[in-house]
Amino acid sequence: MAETVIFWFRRDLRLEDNTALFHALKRNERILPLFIFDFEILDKFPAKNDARLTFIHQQVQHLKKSLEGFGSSLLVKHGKPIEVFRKLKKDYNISSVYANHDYEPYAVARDKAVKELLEQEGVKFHTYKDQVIFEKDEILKKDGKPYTVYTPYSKKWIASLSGDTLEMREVLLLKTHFFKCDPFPEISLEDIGFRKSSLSFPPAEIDRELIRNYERYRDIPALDGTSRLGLHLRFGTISIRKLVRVAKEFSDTFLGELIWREFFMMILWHFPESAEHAFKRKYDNISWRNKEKEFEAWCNGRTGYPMVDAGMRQLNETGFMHNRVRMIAGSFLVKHLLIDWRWGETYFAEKLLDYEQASNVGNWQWVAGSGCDAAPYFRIFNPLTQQQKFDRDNEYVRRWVPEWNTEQYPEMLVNHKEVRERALKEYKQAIK
DNA sequence: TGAAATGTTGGGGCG
DNA sequence: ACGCCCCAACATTTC
Repeated sequence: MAETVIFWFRRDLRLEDNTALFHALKRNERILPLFIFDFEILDKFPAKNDARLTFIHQQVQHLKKSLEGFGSSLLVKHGKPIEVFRKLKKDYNISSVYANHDYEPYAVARDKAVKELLEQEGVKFHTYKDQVIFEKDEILKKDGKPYTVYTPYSKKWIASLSGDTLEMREVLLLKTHFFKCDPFPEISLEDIGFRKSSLSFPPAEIDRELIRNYERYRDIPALDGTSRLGLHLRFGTISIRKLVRVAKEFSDTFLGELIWREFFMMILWHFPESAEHAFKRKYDNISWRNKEKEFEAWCNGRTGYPMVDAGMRQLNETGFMHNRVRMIAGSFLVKHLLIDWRWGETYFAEKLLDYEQASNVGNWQWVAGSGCDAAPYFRIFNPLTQQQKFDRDNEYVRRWVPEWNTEQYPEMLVNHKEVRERALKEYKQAIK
């Protein structure tokens, strides 16, 4: 049986500028492309019509079609990765497996187990950096420790850029690169226990004009001046190198957002416990009120604060919330309602198409004041002032809360002045 | 990638 | 002309 090189797609659902694929192709052996719908990952999606599964499934189908254009196919499996590989070992004479690095705690454990299994059998598991420009241990302080403050991290990050860090990993794809086979059977969404979502997905296009105007328009939620590329960065349907090249040319502010992404990934790697606990531990002393009814009002966009409600309804209806509004809604949950940031983090994880654990945890801890380099706890957004500043004509609010200013619209759930003081008191008490 | 409280200044009304 | 008060506008400090 001829030797087979497997390329395992995970969060890199594209053929272009894909580092591990590039290295696999350079071997000049026929590659068998593989994708696994991982039981354990699927279990993290309780909603059976979760839009992210629809998206992944769509992209996998798309990759399969593209590969079939090369006289090959994409082997799509449903199972536990370790079991899938165990079985594949029997069906094919696998010489090596190629994949890109994946950094979340679950993925790290999964890859460790797969690597052990493969190497027991003499199969080499080659992995590469692909989804970031600099990974966890590439940007460190002089003493070799990780940064916990954003600004010096970002300076070092920018200073470390050189031509080849942003270079495309590009080769001309040929039929001879891929394992020749008839199309493999398709796995439908239903086969893996899901239904198609009706949500629509932003295009995987880098809009240079938008990035050029990013700083000017990003804070106006009615304008949609943000890129909406988070989903594509999450699943690798665009290349981070390509995006950083554009950001570098057109907008330092936008580039800064991409650096925050890597900053939080680096933080989650070095401090995985920060997904569960306050990064600054004394903030775990806060006595959260955690009132179920209030949480429900927040989730459903019925707090009586238009900016908060508009954001939550946008999230519920589209799987997206404008960045400025994420801060306002997040601050409201944590400070006004004194509800544990982890509740908010969990809700966003369920709803956001662009959900990324590192960014979600990092930004929730930022808004709660408990993170590394977080907003100081006494910085409490006034949702009405924020509305005046960033939605002066109430265009965004009216779009998502059409009954605003009518009798149907709920009364304000809490009194701003009162609960602001309550939050200050509780925080001060907790961290003293 | 705030907001509120407090302090300061200066103009205008008025006795 | 002067002191006094009010208050808006801006600056600083506090949370």
